[in-house]
Amino acid sequence: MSVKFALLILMDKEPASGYDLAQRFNRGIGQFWQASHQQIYQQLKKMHEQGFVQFTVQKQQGKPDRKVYEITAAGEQDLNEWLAAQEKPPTVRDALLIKIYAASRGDPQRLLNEVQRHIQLHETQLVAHLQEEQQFFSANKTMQRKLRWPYITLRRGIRYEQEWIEWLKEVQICLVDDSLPLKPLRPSL
Amino acid sequence: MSVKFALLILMDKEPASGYDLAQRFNRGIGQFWQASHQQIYQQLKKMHEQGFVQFTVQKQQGKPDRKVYEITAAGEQDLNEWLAAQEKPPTVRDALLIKIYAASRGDPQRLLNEVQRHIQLHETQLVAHLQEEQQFFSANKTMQRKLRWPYITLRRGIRYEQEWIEWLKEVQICLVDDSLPLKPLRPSL
DNA sequence: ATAGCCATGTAACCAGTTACATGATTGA
DNA sequence: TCAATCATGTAACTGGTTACATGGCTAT
Repeated sequence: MSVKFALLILMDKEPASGYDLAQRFNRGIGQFWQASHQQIYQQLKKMHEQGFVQFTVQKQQGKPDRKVYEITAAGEQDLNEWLAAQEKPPTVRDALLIKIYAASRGDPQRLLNEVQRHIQLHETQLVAHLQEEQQFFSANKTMQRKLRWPYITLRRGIRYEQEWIEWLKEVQICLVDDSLPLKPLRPSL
Repeated sequence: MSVKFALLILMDKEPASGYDLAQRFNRGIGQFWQASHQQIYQQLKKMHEQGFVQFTVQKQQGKPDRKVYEITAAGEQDLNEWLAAQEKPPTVRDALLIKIYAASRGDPQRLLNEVQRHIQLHETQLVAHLQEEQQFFSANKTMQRKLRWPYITLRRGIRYEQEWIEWLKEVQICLVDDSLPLKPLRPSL
């Protein structure tokens, strides 16, 4: 559902083709919502049928034509309604957690490898986020207004990765030392 | 896909009816994978057709019959293969993040309300997790072996909620004070 | 009375994934 | 010559949600 509104937000900032929108999904919004180009084209088609977007065809030589989409008045209204609506926290679905939950079954060594692999994946992502963070600060000493909220959501991404790594390292330790005692995160009642 | 394996894990511990399994999904595994009773019944039916589970009917007076499912040898094998397979980190899809990303559009006050509502939701969840944590420690001073991994995954849930609250409070502050300067999470290169 | 628990399911729908398809240009 | 980028899409499938359906027992 939200792909629709993510697209409307992106093209509201600046009219764009499906291809452009797919690119922009990778940076910024891609951190907390991903969409394949197929899904984007499907969604754009649907929104066009429903009158939320319109497009103009730009001819190019040597390359396929671009359909440059922009939001319509109806689209704006729909977007504003969505922005005003309440959201429920997303449902988490994480297969690795199931495997760790059931760690007493199966081969601990294999799970350890998998956990270490995930630590690396999250560390790579963390580094990428931290590099992106620098770009928000590098240009000028004061951040531009319009970059403020994209940056704040990036901070969430950074913390998210850090928290994953911290916990996965704990899991790693527990897999190595089977009998290490754990203290409750909240020590007293 | 993983609902299937979550069900196999649960019934491997102890044979159970669809109803029981739906209950158990709420505690423990429900924290990182949820399934409605409808989905569970559908999945059980499918797995029975494919020979991964079998059931015996228990008649009850006054209540509908229970189908008590247990895992078959084929099911065990399938489960072991899945446990050995690699997983990719789950794709995050969070509509609230999109709204915060686009916070410069729309009404800041309304977004502030929504952010505060989410802080409360996460705080409620955090308290629930912390209460559950106590149950792991209350009974005996040393934790039982079989509860070790379920507890470790609970720790992840606790940290997850804490991290959310921390970040959402930052967002709250930024919504109130539009020009508060933010320091990078990684200060130096 | 009414709500909640016990216990089962089917049908329709929707969002998102995977596979398939085309075709020119540019750089290694 | 091979891979990558630009640029568009369709079709089939799958996992999960929502709506609908039944019906007795128990506690307030």
